[in-house]
Amino acid sequence: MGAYTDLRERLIAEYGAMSPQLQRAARYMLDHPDDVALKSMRALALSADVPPSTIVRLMKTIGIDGYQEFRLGYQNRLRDMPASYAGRARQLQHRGVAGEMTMNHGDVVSGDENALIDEILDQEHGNLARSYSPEMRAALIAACAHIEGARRVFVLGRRGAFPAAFQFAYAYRLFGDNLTLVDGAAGTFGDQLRGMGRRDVMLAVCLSPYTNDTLQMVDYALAQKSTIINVTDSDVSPIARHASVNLVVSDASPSFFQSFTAAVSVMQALVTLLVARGGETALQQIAVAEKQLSVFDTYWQDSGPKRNNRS
Amino acid sequence: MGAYTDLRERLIAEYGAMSPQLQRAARYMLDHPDDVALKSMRALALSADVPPSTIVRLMKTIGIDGYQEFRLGYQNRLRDMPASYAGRARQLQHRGVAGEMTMNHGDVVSGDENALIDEILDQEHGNLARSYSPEMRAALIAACAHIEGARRVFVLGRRGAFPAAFQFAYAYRLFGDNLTLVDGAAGTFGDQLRGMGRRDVMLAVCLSPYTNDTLQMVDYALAQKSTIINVTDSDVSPIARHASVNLVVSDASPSFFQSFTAAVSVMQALVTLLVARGGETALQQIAVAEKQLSVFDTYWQDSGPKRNNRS
DNA sequence: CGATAACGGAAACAAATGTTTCATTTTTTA
DNA sequence: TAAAAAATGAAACATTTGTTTCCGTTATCG
Repeated sequence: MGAYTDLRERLIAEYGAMSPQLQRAARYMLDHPDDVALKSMRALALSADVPPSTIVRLMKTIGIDGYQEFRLGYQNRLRDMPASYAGRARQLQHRGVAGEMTMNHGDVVSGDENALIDEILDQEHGNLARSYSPEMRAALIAACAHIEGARRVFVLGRRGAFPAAFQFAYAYRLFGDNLTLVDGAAGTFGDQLRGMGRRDVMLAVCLSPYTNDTLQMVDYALAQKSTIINVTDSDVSPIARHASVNLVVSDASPSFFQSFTAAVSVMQALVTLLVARGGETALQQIAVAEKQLSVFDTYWQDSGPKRNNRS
Repeated sequence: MGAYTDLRERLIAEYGAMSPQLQRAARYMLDHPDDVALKSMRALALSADVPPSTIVRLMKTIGIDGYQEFRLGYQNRLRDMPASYAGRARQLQHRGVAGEMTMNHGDVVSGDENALIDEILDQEHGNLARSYSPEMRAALIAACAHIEGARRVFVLGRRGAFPAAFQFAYAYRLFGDNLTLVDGAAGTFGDQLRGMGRRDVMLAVCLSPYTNDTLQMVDYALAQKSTIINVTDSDVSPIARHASVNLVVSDASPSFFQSFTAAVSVMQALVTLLVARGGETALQQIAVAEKQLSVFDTYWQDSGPKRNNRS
């Protein structure tokens, strides 16, 4: 209930039976959904050239309790999260809370647990959506340009951020040979950063709480006049100040662990973009890498199903 | 004047010189631009956890006359360029392909690139949605039960799957001391698996293409009669055959790298569930871990901005 | 340390918003 | 045509909103 699509359909369904003034209001809303989401009711009435009371009456004729509820549906359309996902999640949630859901294998998912999973899923969708905003797209492209022009690329992520850094390093190495993953194995931080310079790029992943050693290493990179590309959770995170590009990802989560899902996704997207921009050359290099892996017998080969010689 | 980008940059520029509460407000606005556009000032203040007066003060420090003017800039941003929302994205996509979109900092996102990002985002949403199906929820609960009853937990993920495994290991260790991350550093696979037995659980992440060494290690665990929990991409993947629980995640992607986003998300969800089920005990152990980390001075502490004693 | 300036939050305030009421006009129907 | 019903807009209402004021608290410096 309250989903944008539903509200819109109600307006259309009732439209024929409406009085002229109601039609005028309804029509304006159908034609200017953004206005509904952003303006006040009175301002909307003014734009639609009807008195405020008409809008209240319109709400009643389509069976909505108040304008606030109506507007909420329109706002969700503009918001982070696709209303369709949110709406469905809520439904499930309530269904779950009421009783219990019995699942396939006899395992029972309690209402509480189901609600928690819904909330996780909800937040993850939001994290993704927020992390691919228009600003982020521009930033991603800018990041690509820097990486393409780099002599060496250093990737850095500590503690919880390590998976995102590793992810990028792993995929990047399939087509590029100028990457260093700064993991500091056996205390080799200094060694891994040695020789860093003006033409190098450091790609640092650092979400709150910010790890001190990441900050230190970024400072070092900065001192070497390297370019900093920063995956973080805010434009004003301590690390973001001096970066050339900030990739701001969202890490909301119902627990107190932050979620690195969006960070991982964005790192993957970065690789995908790099390959797409790299064109044929990148593809050939990947082919070489794959061939090499098959020489090492890295991956499992499906030998095909054994013939079914049934008795 | 009053353009979104300008407002945002003012917030960032002044951020360093702001008082703690102002920073909190500014940061929330930077991190949640949609809220600025859609909520009332008081509602925004509530979300940002500051009193309303702080927001007025923030307006003054960045040289804006009133909140209304400020919000208008944010609303305009939603008007002409909204939403990661699938339906809307398509429209933009086609508009984008036709010409080019100019973004904030002068970076230009080509139509092709924008379309590719849209596709990535689309697929990632789908990956998440599919990976939290009802069946998966039951499987997640079953996995929790096994892990809770385990003597030791071994986590395994090779190559691209390593981030997901590491992610789980990192978070789990904050409250559990019976986990081994099987990373085989310096060829120590055998050593890490030694002593595995009937009461142990192996949590293996293995998506196509399936790495042979993962399969081998799962075979070994199976021979030791350990319980297998398997994060994979299909109910009939080679590894799924003998597992007690299969967590089937979706890994669709527009490039030929598979996406590990959903796998990472599910691993995080698993931890969240374990903590939720663990109740007070788990929380206390996490508190201990946090205290220990602060002893090591692991995380950056906001020393607070220097007070503004400007001449 | 004490003095001083910056900070922060509660309360007060006027302006606006969403809603209701009511009298007037218009349309329908007998 | 007259009566009843529906539609309409102005005004009144309580609530919420943006903003200001005030005063206790906290940090900084001489």
